[in-house]
Amino acid sequence: MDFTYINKIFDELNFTDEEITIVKSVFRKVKIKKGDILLKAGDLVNYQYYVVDGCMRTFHVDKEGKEYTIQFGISDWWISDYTAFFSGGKAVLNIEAIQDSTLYRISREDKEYMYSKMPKVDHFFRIKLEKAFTAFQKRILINLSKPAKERYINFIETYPKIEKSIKNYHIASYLGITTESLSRIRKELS
Amino acid sequence: MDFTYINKIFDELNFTDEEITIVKSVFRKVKIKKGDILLKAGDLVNYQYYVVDGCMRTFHVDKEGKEYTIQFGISDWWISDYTAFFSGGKAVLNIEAIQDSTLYRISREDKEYMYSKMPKVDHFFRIKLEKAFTAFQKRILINLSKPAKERYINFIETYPKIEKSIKNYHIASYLGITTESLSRIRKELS
DNA sequence: GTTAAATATTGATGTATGGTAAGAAATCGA
DNA sequence: TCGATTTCTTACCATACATCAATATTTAAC
Repeated sequence: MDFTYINKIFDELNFTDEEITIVKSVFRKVKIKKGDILLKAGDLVNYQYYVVDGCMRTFHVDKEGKEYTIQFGISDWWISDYTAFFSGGKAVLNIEAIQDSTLYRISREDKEYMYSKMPKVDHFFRIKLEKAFTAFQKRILINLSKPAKERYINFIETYPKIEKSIKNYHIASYLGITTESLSRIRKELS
Repeated sequence: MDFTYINKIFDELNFTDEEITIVKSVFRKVKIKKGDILLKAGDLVNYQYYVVDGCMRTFHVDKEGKEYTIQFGISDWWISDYTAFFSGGKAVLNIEAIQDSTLYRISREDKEYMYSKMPKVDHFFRIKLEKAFTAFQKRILINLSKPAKERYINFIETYPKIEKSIKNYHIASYLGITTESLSRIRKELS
């Protein structure tokens, strides 16, 4: 079995042989096909997922059936319904594969176990969270302050890799506009 | 000097006497008057602040001079320009006191020192970040999915304490609408 | 390659919220 | 307490984006 991904997940951490054994034991490979659902709203959320390759999408569906994309996940990103994963509650979000994808999952219990055995893992995830928090703050600010056209330009500049592999209506639902409005913006820009 | 605040800041952590000495040495009290600026965009951000009492506001000012409120900070909240504080870069945000306030500040260097000496502090701030991350995600979702009236209702339900001590135009700038629009919404609701 | 399905575009019209300007109400300072 | 300043409200019109409906284009299935 291939464990080279461990180095990629925890890139800058130096584990002892004993620690490597622990880390290997808690991750499990998950393969998922394009269009398949990894997590449904209402499910208990017991796992966090590391994306090796492919592309995932986290989204909310409101009462009228409209979708709002919270996050895309490509290679080297982590995905989950974090609100539910952190608290042990039920998912409000859905996660689907928008490309065939390979993930590694870890359970909340195993993550707690890693924290208790290896303080450096606490440190590692704290820094990951600082970056994720920063990214969310930037998104809140741009959503408050910029019109849709600028948000779209910012999106394709910030996520050039993602932009190529996803549908326009997914980008629209990330930006908070309709697919028709996005189409008009794209026309203006071309 | 009064160090009871230490227990409040790190409520569930049990420090040894030696650790308490370290913690006490890295925090410094800051008093600030209503209307005063704690941090200006462009400044280097060397501190993170714990609010003991009063009310602070973190906001961005765009090129046209319009303000966008990212966060309010009342008793027991932490505030800073985190993007800059985490990375060591310059502030994009401003922080002002909207009430006379008492804060305790800690520098990035001292925080790193605490992390290196006490893994439980890493653990503590990781959990704080998980909660802050979750709150931001909820805000992104409501900003994408709900009209201004519902965002306002959600705000006053979520932050009843804050709502009483701040101006309507600050709430408007947090919701991403004009003070005139907020006024119309308030009229509808009354 | 041809057809069906999915996705993207376009046009006409509606709605939420913005901008400007004026006035009313509340708060502050002497 | 009274005038000055700040904050809030109201009215009118403008704009960004939504909605609905139709059509065009791309992708997928056989």
